[in-house]
Order: sequence, then C-alpha cells, then structure tokens
Amino acid sequence: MTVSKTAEKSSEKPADAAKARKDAAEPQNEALQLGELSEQLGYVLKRAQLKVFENFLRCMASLQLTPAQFSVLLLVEKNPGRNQTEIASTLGILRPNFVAMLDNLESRDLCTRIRSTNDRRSHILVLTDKGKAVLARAKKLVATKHEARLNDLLGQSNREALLGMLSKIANEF
Amino acid sequence: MTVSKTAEKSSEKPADAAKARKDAAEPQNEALQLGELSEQLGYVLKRAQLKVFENFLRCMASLQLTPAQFSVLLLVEKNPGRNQTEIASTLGILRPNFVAMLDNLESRDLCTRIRSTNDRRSHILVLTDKGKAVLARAKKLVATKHEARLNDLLGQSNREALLGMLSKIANEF
DNA sequence: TATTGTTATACTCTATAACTATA
DNA sequence: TATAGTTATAGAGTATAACAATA
Repeated sequence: MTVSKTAEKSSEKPADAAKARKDAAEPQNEALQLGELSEQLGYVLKRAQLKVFENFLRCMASLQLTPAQFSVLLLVEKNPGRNQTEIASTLGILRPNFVAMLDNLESRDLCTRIRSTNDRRSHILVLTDKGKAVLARAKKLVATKHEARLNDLLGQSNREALLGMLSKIANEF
Repeated sequence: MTVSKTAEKSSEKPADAAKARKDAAEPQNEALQLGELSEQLGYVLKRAQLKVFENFLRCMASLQLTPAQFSVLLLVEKNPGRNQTEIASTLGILRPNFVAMLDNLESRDLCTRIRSTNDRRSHILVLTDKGKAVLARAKKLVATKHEARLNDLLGQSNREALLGMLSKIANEF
C-alpha cells in the first residue's frame, strides 16, 4: 500500500509554466474514476481490512503486538492447555509457520510451551503471568482506542451489523 | 489459511482404546472457544476477505484473473490514457511492484504500454481488444457467480449496507 | 533538479515436503 | 503406521534505494 506519499499537495501555485501548459493541453487530469471498482465487495473489503490492521498496529505500538499475535494470546488465554496444532489450525495458521511465531512470543516471556505428560509429542500452550498482564493491557488499548474509533465512525448498532455480516461471510461463504 | 483439512471427521466410532481412555481422562476436548476473538472486527474482517478472494479466484479460474489483475483491467478501461504511476497509486500498488504485473498482462495481450508523446518518460496504458473482451467476460462471471452468491447470502439491501460501511472504513478510518 | 519506469533487493506471509521423536 | 513439532524451502505480496531516460 502507498500509505503516505499521497499527501495531497493542495498548494495551488501553478508550479511551473511547463505544467500549466500541459494541464491546458490535456483537460483530462487529476483524480481517476474508480467506476465499478467501488462496487466490488472484494476490493472494498481488502482496503478496509488494511486500514483496520494499520490502525490496530498504531494502537498497539506500545505493546508491540501484531493482530496475529494478539489473536494467539486471546485464544491461548481462552483455551489453556491446548497444543500448538489446535491453536494454530483454529486461527488458520499452518503448523510450520506457527513455530517462529511462538518462538517470538516465548522469547518475550508472554507464552510458554509445556511438554504434555499424556502425549509427549505435543506442546501445551499457556500464557505466562507477564503474558496475561500484557494481554489485559492490550485488550484495554483495543477497546478504548481501536474499537471505540470504529464505534465513532459507524455507530454501535451499525458496527454490530457489520460484524454479523462479516461473520456470516467468513463462516458460510 | 488451512483451507481444507478441517474435514470434520464425524465418524463417532471410538477409534481405539487409547484414544477413548484419553478422552475419558481429559473431558476438555473438541472445538476451541473463540471467545472475544469473534468480536474483534479485524479478525473477522480478515477471515471474510480471505473467503471472498478465494471465491473470486474460483469464479475466475477459466479466465485466470486474480482480484488485483481484475482491478487493474477495470481501472484502465475506465481511465484510458493514464500512465503506470497513476493507475498503480490509485490501486495502492507501488510502482516497482506494478512492473511485473503489467509485464504479465501485456504478455497475455490484455493490456498495452504506449510511450506518451507529451512526456516520453511515461507509459500510457490501454486495454487491447482481447483485454476488453476478457474483461467483459470477467465482469459477467463476477456478477453472476461471485456477487450473486453474496446477494443470496446477505440479501440485496444488506449487501449494499455492508459495502457502504466498508467504504466508510476504507476512506475515513 | 525532479519524475517515470525500471532493476535489485529484502522482509513478511503463506504453502509444501520431509525430518525427529513420540505414539 | 500415524501424529506433533520442527526445519528447510519456495512463492506470493509488499517495501525501499538507486539507476537510465527524460523533463
């Protein structure tokens, strides 16, 4: 994404003579027509998702948590004692890709792998005390900065309707 | 994403004695609790977006067009005579990454780069006749297979409401 | 000097095969 | 043999710096 750069140079001085001449010669200039693109659900969905993740990262900057890491912590807290395969597959993360993610969370002392006594192949996941504390702070940041902003933008009932429709797409499409 | 694999083995035979014993010893099994995750807009948004793109690709399999390629063709058709920088930045594609994309579309004879006579640095983009024909077929497939499915799932008015809210997020968040 | 298209490059995500240790 | 965690690896997608041609 071209996040910045589109800084809207509204300084309306004609820049230089060459540009002015060109503008006169070619009246078709400035903003492009999105046309049917703005009606394509996939397109709008992707742009909205990028914006939401961007804002999430900004809100979480002090805790250095990505959306994916936050989702892992949430799921482990809610389901303590599950193994890597269960947590990963629930989140749509492939097991091989989950290894480095857990290495990261474990190195920051947010989460621990414990060898299961029942089945010594599997690693049970639990949050550390620090992990629980960080997650609690993360939840507060998300609620007060991130989700609150969405409520301001859409309104409470619209936000819930949006969530319902997206869930329906995620689960039934 | 673990697209397949979660094939829901509902064959309720106890498999083997070892597993039965384990199940008895550990009653906490089966599906995980998503908990607050299902209320996180970012999480649901991402899952929905992946589903929609997946379906788009299936619907477009016969034309071999990705969502990104489709968006380029749509935008070039609607804005003929614009250069690479303008098309790319409107779509949030960085100029360097747009080069290979255009190489692909041009090699399939869907789109052409034309050196501008005004400014010989820039390449004007236009659809070829084949490009226009393919795009027309693509639009039909999207309308009849892809967007129609969404209408079935959500209903016409909900689908429009969804689009409106996502646009608002994409543009104002 | 600034801009367009381009190359090279790197970093993240995602995906598959294969290894090890356990079962 | 099958499964859990892991390694290695490859492919997309995305990001930045720098170059040649042109303005």
